[in-house]
Amino acid sequence: MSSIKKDTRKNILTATWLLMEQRAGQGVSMSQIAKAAGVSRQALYLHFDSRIELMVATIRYVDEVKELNQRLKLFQQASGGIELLDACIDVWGNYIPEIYGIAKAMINTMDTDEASATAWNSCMSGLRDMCVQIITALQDEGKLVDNWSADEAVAIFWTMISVNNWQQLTIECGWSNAQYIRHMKLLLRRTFVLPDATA
Amino acid sequence: MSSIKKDTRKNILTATWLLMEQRAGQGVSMSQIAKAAGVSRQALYLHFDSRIELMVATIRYVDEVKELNQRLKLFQQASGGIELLDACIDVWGNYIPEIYGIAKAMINTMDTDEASATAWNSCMSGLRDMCVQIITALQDEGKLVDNWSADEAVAIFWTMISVNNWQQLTIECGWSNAQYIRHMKLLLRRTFVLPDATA
DNA sequence: TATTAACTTTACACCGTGTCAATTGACAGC
DNA sequence: GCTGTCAATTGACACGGTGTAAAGTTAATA
Repeated sequence: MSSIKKDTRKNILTATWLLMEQRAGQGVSMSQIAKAAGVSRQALYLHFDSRIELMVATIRYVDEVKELNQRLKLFQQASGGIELLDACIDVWGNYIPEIYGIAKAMINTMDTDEASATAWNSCMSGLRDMCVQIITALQDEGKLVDNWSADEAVAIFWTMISVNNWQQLTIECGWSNAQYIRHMKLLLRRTFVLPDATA
Repeated sequence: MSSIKKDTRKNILTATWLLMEQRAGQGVSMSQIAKAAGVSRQALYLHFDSRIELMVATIRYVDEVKELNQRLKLFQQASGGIELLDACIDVWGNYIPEIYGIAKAMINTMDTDEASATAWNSCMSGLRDMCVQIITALQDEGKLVDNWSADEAVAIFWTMISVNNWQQLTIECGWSNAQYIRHMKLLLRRTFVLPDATA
């Protein structure tokens, strides 16, 4: 049975995830993860080459468990650009709080580590596709404002819904998550949808 | 003469600043700063209690040299809310590239260190005041959209012009700084100014 | 019974922060 | 000239984190 091996690996990943969420991705050492997972510190290195690789594996694991892309795909059949936009923010806005700790940890290491950056970006590729889809849908419907090119609009959209912005509005400004979702929908509509093009 | 002492302190601060800009605030150790400043590592601890205190002092020093608040005050006499908004983004958008490294370093340590957070916030207080001023000016002129309360509008404004968003749009999306300033002005106008209230 | 694989224990190397003590060198006032 | 003082240097050390290496344990497998 390799179920023992798989169990240990899973235990480590869930322990990492749990600690990251508890500590908001800050100051989580390998020793603490090992302790939380009920294994020795060295066991971590049997399963993962480095701390960064463990984090990359964790974000992938979370992605697999939480199935962001699946959730997004449910709404990709939505009729219009505005409906797509609302659906996207509903899904993403409810997703962020569940992955905030590990996401924050990833974002922090992205600056120094290339592997982290690509791993995080690959996990977020579905969301990014969604942004493109929304902008092109609005464009096709003639509802997209003409202030920016489609590429620029995607960049702005992508930036606005970043985890950092969620953190700033909720954790630092004290918004509730419902408030965040409501206001973000409005904000994106005001930004990208022509005034006379009501839903 | 205490000019020797002051010189050393200044050397350390400028060396820290320089290194932070060169390395975008990543992986700058006390040894490297000491080397760059032409002093021993221990000399740093004669002038600053800790690494964090050095960084706080550096951001204050940069603030003093660059005089963001002075630059902002020049425009606080601007007539209307829209003019204020444009002036604010001009000043801030040209300021960010000059302080990006140290700002990034500060933001990274803010998550763990309370002193960093308050120091950074105090340096940014002038900018924050500017946000409040712009929103209230728009409100007084009857040009503010009614989607949000004034407080919420300030939070959104503040979030949109964050250093993280600047980084994402310029460094990650490849925008030029001129592009950033132009688009950010437009974005904020679309977000907060009533459609019929043209400048 | 012997082997293999997962895991543990212990030890160590390396680096970064922060502390401490002894020392050098220059500049002050008497 | 002597002495005190202050900035700075040198060298050592504690501590904690990451990562490596080697020897030992345990349990399932062949």
